[in-house]
Amino acid sequence: MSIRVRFAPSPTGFLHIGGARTALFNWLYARHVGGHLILRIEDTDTARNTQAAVDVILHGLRWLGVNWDEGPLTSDATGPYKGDRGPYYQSQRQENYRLRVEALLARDMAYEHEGAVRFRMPREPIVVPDLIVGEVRRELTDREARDPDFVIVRSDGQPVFHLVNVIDDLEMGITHVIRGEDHLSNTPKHIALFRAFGVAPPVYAHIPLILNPDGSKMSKRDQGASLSTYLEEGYTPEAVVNYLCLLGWSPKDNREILPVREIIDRFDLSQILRHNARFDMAKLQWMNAEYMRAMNPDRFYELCVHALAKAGIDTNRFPLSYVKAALDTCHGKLKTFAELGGYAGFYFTDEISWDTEAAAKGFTAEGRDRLRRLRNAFGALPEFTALHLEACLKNLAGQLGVKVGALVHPARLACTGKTVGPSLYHLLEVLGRDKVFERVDRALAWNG
RNA sequence: GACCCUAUCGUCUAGUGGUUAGGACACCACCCUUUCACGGUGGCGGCCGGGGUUCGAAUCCCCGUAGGGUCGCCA
Repeated sequence: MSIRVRFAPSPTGFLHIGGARTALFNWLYARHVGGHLILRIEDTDTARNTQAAVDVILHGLRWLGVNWDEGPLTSDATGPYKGDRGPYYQSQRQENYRLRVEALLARDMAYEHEGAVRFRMPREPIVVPDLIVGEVRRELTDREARDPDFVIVRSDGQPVFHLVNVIDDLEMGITHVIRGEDHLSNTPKHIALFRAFGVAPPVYAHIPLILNPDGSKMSKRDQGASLSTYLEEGYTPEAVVNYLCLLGWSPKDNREILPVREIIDRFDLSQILRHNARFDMAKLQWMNAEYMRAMNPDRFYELCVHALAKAGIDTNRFPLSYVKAALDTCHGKLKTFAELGGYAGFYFTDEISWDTEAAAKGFTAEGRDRLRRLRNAFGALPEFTALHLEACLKNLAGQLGVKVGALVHPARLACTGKTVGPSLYHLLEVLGRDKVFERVDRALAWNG
């Protein structure tokens, strides 16, 4: 029988990074075993469900490359879907739930109480066999010992999570439930429900959670908790996927950068660690830089243009060859695309401005004297190319008996307004003689 | 409060009775270098505590402690 796993998010308006990893692990497992990934939207809480909230999920998963074999194609609950076990929105499956509850009621496995329907929970402890955690025997808590039964249909007629989750898993033929460990304590309820419906429960695999850097629970408002953060701040999906995979799973061969194809080959549920992991933004950034560096120039260029547009810089105002040459000097220098605007913005502006403090430091009388000499030397150059510019600058430094840095720093500041940036010689060549001289002249005329 | 899970450098991890406890990120120093990065070399830094079992425990058991989760007419 084919393995069927599912990701069943509730549309809350954002996709938690932990949820993204759960989706990813489900996907990895499905692809590893050649099974199916089902996407099901748990939109039973009608109050906070909107199409926009579903779009956040669909968009996030697609960005990561987590594709599903069955599930909705759009954020419209009544819209098209693929798969023969639909609909895949719980709001469209109410009749199934009603029928199932009636069956439980008829067999006295559930009963009405104050308008709600309660399930008769077995009084004996239930053992949860878990692929990751092992066998978990859960005793009743003191509160449950007083009243083990639980509500499966609210008095307003709405079925609750435990019920619909189980019914859908059952009817969709889910064989493996891979979900966050926060569900582990609730699993006995689900197992009892499966048994009440006369079927064997699926195989469970509860994956550990992602915590904040300080070890506290990562909730909505915490820094980096939302997948959209990475999407918006210029991370590449490959890096995010790679990083997420290394939280709770390891290739065990000391490698960090692994193409997803290889992760699929080597991934298995039984090797997932049992303890929670803390989110380390610094490592993600490092990994993202690795992916950016290794990226082919065309894709780098494309993502750069997108990032610049988001930063309010319209590259269409400039010749294509100029934009490409400019961005080429940035390749391999950035950790995220979000840094690009600040790093390369000087290429795409007519008027650069200097920070007063930086200018006061760089454009001293001595600095300006050197800049003037550099301008003259550059002016005599037959070709305004990186090669010539470098030779020229170094030659002048030799004549003046100063370190090359003494010329490089004021020149960089004059032409870019920054103290850090791409290779000076290359950026000068890209900027071109006219712009360089114009900016140097303005710098020479600078007075606090 | 009860129940469940977990515990190796600051962080992510390798390790399944005998290792100088390995790697990566971060951090520090030096080298390279036009800045910043990259790269290179080196360094700092860990088995939560206490009892067992064993010739021998990071590894197995128990007890603490700490962190996380759950106990809803939320999902």
